[in-house]
Amino acid sequence: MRARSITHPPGALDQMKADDLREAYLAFFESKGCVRRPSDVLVPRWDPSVLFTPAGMNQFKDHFLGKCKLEFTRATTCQKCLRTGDIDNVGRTPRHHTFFEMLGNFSFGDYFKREAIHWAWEFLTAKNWLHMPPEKLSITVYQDDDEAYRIWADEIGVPPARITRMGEDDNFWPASAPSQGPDGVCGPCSEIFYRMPDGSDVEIWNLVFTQFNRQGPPPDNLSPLPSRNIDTGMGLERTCAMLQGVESNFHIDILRPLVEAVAEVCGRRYDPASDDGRRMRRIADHVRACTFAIHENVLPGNNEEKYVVKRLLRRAVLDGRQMGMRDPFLHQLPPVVAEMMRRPYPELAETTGRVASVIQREEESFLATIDGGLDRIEKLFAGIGQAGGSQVAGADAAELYTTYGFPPELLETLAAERNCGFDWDGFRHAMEAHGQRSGAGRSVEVFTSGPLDALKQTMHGSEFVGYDATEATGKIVGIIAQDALCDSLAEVGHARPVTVVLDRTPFYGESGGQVGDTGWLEWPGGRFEVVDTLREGGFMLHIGHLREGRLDLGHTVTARVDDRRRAALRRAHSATHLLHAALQHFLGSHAVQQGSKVDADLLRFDFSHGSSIDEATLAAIEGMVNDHVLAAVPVAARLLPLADARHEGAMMLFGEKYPDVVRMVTMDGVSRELCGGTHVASTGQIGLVRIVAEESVSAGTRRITAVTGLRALERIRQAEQTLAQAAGVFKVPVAELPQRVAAIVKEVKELKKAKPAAAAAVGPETLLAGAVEVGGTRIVVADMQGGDAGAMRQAIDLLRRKASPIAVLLGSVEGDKVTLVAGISKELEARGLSAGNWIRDAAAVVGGKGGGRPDMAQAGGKLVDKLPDALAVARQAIERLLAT
RNA sequence: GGGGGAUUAGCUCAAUUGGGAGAGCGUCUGGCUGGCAGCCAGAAGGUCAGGGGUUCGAAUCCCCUAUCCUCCA
Repeated sequence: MRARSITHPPGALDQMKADDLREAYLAFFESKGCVRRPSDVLVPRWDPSVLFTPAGMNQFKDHFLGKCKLEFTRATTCQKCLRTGDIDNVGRTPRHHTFFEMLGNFSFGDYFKREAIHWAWEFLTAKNWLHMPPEKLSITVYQDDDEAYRIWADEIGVPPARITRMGEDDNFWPASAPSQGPDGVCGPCSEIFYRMPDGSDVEIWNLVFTQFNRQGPPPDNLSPLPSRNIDTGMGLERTCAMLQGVESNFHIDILRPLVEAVAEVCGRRYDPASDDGRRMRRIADHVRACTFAIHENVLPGNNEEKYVVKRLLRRAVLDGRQMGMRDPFLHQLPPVVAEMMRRPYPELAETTGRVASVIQREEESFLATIDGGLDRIEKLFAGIGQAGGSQVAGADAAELYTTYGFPPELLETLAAERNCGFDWDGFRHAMEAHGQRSGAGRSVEVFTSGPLDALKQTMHGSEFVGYDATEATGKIVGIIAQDALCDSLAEVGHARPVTVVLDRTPFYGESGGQVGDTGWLEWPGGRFEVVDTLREGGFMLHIGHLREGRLDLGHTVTARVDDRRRAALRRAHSATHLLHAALQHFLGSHAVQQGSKVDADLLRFDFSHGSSIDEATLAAIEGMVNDHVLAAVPVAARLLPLADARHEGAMMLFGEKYPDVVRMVTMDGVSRELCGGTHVASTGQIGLVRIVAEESVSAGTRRITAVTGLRALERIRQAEQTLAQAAGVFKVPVAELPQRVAAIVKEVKELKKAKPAAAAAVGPETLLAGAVEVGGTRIVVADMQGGDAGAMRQAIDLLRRKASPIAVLLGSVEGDKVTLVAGISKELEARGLSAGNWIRDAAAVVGGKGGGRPDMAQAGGKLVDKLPDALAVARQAIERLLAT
């Protein structure tokens, strides 16, 4: 392809737009033979080592490690990236972002240091390209990298004064790798700096030369790699800032309008130097990051990337609040982001409505959290005032934050309004302790390696032939036992499962939510039971146990999938597509898939939706799915280019990175989805689809569980059997069961209510009649003969109202226990008498304990026979007390 | 994955050291009233999330489960 250089009229260099720079970079490296690849997704779900794509090289990890067969050896990309490491600096400094774009060129064992350096220089300085003045550029190289130094000094002609040798902490990748590790591929790097008008030098491009394999601690731990790589990264925003002659990345053509838009929705002017200016830049950055992340279906939540989105959103809302915003405002901004990023990412505009509503929901929820915390805060300030303090304790702030999500910045502001300080040191200290308690996060390897790596170098993957067949012959190309490749396996009855890899197989490896197949591998004289099938890098891994004979590499086997189970999986998977379509129809287009599990005649489907689904709608959804089953719609799958599938309106999941050729599963007039799974030939084969549960799985996401085919039948049989059993117990026909149960519940309730009134054999009047009087105070001590503690309390209340001053102590035997309740009227309480003390003496007699409030106390004991003695003791005690 | 917290009347939430389950709003009834949350009196409404334990006694203390909130990774 011929290079298309971007030409500029003299003096117009500072007019270069971000879109132009992106295009110029990619075009330039295409002219050097690099293959232009699209940006990887922002959330690489295939890569467990990162939450977000942190750099351009991320999508090429396997290429760098030689872990895959290469289709090209030179590439160039503009990669959207997200990092949160420097989140606190965003907005404060001119160059920090969470979301940013990285321009990169890459070599996998192809060109190396000389080309990388020459081309970087050419792109930066050539008249047809960026045309930067060479005297404004300076260079750093790794201290021991004489090769790079010579290329810069001798071949490019950079004056030695502007080439600096730096240590391994600055100019090595990974930083400080030679001395600190980790082991593995690494190499020196060389950075290019641009001299700003204020005299500072800003790094714009980092060239990484991976040329070593590190093994163990120094010295002599770096051995040359047979295949050396180039990985370079040039920050789009900062380079733009240089070219456009603006002092901050936030003032380039694709960011400044966004910052201005933030100012507008906040109803104020953007003043770059002010505190609010800093806040506006931070809001712009965070909303840009979140728009991209939510576009890829990452909803704000409580773990992993979801949590990052939530935190970014809340920080932005908080900034707005501190500028006086009391209502949601952030949700107005995604359309502006989409407009700014329209050229490289046109798809963003398709989801701004959904993105905006997700953001608005989170804004509302956060504002509610703040409101909920405010009265708690008032208590906190009241406490501080009482203690005569003038500072919010860090521990209190941390508790408020970690437990109720109340942001410390806001607390600080509120404190200041009361002329109160805020102990940031104490807060940080408490947060550190919280982090400790939460347990340090386990570290994940940047590059995972395994026994499959050797296989990956020789072939692309297993050929999957299981769409049409459940039986096929295949050659054994890998046997993995105890995490190691071996040539054969002879032990029958081994405990730990082993893995067999075939060159072609009908076994479906778990992916796209569909669980793996089970079945048998068979050959003359032997067989291997497959209990699960997994998928890794295009290979189907048959996991299981050798049951007979021996396994040998290179031998041919017959692979037979358990086809009853597979049929059940097909039913569940096709039903999932029908369900997805019905959800979209009844709930709206926002109800998109968030996750899915397809098991034998069982499916679990998670999708975005804000509220629970009422029974009628759920019934309608179930009805529509079954209508489509009864219509026996043919199900067809075919491979086609991604662009064609998009054109034909296939349902695509945003944030999935699809290969160039995709498989589209079509149910005529009903559903069109990109899917690698196995399906029935006609929806009629699904049988019954029955929704069995609808629940929340996290905020904004609902889960529907359904059964299909035979399992649906089984479930109905069981439900009917259970009903029949219950009907049998109540001796009524099934149809009359609800009325019968309701009647019985009502009866039980009435019986319970009626009981206490009848239980007390001795009424209040009788008790009062038996009272004795000492010094003007009536004393009632009696056996209530039935009646629980509640009844006795009521009796005491009544007597106190009727005949105070009075002291009452009642006892009663309930089963094998004695219950005592004592109460005295206010006058006696004022004289210093205590019902609690009184009852304790009596309780001791029946072998129990008790206590309570001064005017009312309760006790119990186990010596049923001693109740009369206890009452006697109580009578003596109160008479003595009243006599004094 | 881990830490902290919550779950009480239809709704929003109280309940001092373990010792009578409450308020406001809503509902119903009666009365008063020319209004935007009208006023007065009265009533109904509770498996204190569920299960187990400690205790004479648990909404309250301990353990388990479920759901939600929140922070950390």
